[in-house]
Amino acid sequence: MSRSRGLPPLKSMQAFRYAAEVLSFKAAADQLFVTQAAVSQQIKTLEQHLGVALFERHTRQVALTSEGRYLFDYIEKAFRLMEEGVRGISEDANPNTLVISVVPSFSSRWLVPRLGLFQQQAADINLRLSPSIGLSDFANSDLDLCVRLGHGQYEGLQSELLFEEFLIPVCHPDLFHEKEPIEQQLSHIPIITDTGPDMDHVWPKLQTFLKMYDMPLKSHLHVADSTSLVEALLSRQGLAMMRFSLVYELLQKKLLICPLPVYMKSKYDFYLVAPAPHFRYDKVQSFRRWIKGEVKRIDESWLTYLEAHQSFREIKMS
Amino acid sequence: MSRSRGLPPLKSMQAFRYAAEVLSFKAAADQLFVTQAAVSQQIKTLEQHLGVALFERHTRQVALTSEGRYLFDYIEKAFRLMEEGVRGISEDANPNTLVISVVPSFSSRWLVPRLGLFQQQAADINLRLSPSIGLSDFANSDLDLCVRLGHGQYEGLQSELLFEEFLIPVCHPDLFHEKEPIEQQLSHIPIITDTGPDMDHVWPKLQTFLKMYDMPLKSHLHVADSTSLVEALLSRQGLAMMRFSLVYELLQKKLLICPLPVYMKSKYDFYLVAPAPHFRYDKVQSFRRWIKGEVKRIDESWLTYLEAHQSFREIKMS
DNA sequence: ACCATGGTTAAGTTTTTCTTAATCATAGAC
DNA sequence: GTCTATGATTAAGAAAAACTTAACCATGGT
Repeated sequence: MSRSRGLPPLKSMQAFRYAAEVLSFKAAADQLFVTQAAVSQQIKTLEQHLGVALFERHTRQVALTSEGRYLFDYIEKAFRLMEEGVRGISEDANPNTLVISVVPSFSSRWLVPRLGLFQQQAADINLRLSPSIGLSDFANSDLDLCVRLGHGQYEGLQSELLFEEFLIPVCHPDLFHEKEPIEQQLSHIPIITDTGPDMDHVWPKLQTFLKMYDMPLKSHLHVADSTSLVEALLSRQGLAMMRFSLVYELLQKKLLICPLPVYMKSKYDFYLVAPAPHFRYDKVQSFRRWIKGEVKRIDESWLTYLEAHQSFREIKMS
Repeated sequence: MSRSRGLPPLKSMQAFRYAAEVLSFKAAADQLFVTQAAVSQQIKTLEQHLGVALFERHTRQVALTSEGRYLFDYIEKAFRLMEEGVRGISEDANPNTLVISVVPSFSSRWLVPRLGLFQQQAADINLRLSPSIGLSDFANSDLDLCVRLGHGQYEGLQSELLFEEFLIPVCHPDLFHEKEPIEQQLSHIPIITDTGPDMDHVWPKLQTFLKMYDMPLKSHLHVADSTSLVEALLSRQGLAMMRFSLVYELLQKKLLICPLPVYMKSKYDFYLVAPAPHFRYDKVQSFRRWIKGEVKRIDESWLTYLEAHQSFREIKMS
């Protein structure tokens, strides 16, 4: 009747974790800031506790046995979990540096231009924009907060809606002549797309819709990212489906127009995302307060826009 | 620039794990076989390392702070992983006791009757049949091996196909008179079902098939498990879709017949399942060798059966 | 043939962790 | 309201675990 909770010495498992990772006791010892002898002993202890050899000792190098490989899977995951949990919760080591990761398009076209305002009201905070990490891993970096486009569900993380995103077709005002009917002009205007996350779903929907009105859309231009897309739009390259948040100011200034009476709800919205405890950091709180205030203007602008274009129809995604 | 791999003392996290689980330093201390003072000190150490309070100290009891709750999620999972890994790999503590968990129907109707044979050829092994656990958790029990009906994919476990399972309609020979056409007799015979894992998919398929031949199936009898189902069949209660493995001997002895010229591949097959290292235990090896030999006869019997009924058609599940 | 490298082992030292014992605070019994 | 029993805290010293040092072994590469 073996005790269900009798783990080997934890330190021996830690030594194992490092040693198995680099397949060298010496290298592991260096990482742990101890001598090889210490690692050697810990591994031995662990093997004795388990009654199983974890490493094959060859001369001047070690290899994992199949049992070792099996165990490593678990131990490695376990330590990663601990690291993640600890990092999430630890006292803010740099209370004056706020590291945020922001999806690039939103960052350059919306956030950066406004950042001056934030710096003014929080002069003591040193802001660092981290390039958007694939899986925003809070575990292995100093990252404090993410602005992400998504559904707001992130495993182990807390998230808060920033604003709902809408998509509208926009182009340069010169591309359309008010006198002629839209249908005829459309076929002359290239579509511009980028590799955004929900663009795949959007264009088919829009095209189906336009077909109902017998509006053809033909030629195509594809650019790398939303930032280039905006540039392309401003230089009269064609028509694109854009996030409202990225173009609402350009619409206000009449630098762009919306030639088609339609809009869509984006499949994804913008969220603030971080491990729950990060939301308690002063620096995060003050950023959150600031950006929520700024972002409110996007919502307001959207309502104004809808009111001004009451005939516009929503194309449902579902 | 915080080091990415600077965990707090591991023992302090272990103490936290126990303390957070029972919300009492004293109870945690008892489980860890140390004094309260030790736990108190460890928790304090951890909190100092993190710079964050993990417990709210009330008089005579403690509660987790929100940070504590957050951390506990991770720490708890991490320790469970370690336990699972360690248990999977540990030297076999009871090399003479083989604990296997078997799906009940297969156990009582197939395995148990044959177990005598295994005991003979492995007299030193003390066999224990464990009632089929929901999630066959090797982490928290002495379980050595599972016989499971499934797809053969189990997270973190190794599995080996025992045999492919087929489903055939069977009933007592008395229920059908050879002279009359089957179609007419069918409507008088109750269908018997149990709550097996793929029965839901099976009957609709079969009924669709039978409709093509204009064979109606009407009345219904539902029993708790496959064992009762076999009893019901033998006592002429009706017709059922059965796993071939459970009835092939009864077919051979003409105690049951297959009145309809159809069969289906089961959605699930039988697998041996265990953490990879368990397959190296002598006792497991010898059981595996034995059952593979026994099971071969099911496969052979199936081939014989197919040959003897070449007109039978397979109903595809896809 | 011979370093240099990386792993092992034993002995002794350092560090961590635990116990003991005294102290505190208060919920619950009376 | 007082008393007591419970559970948490703290300091000091004891016990246990972990580490270092140093001598030793095996062998791949020069």
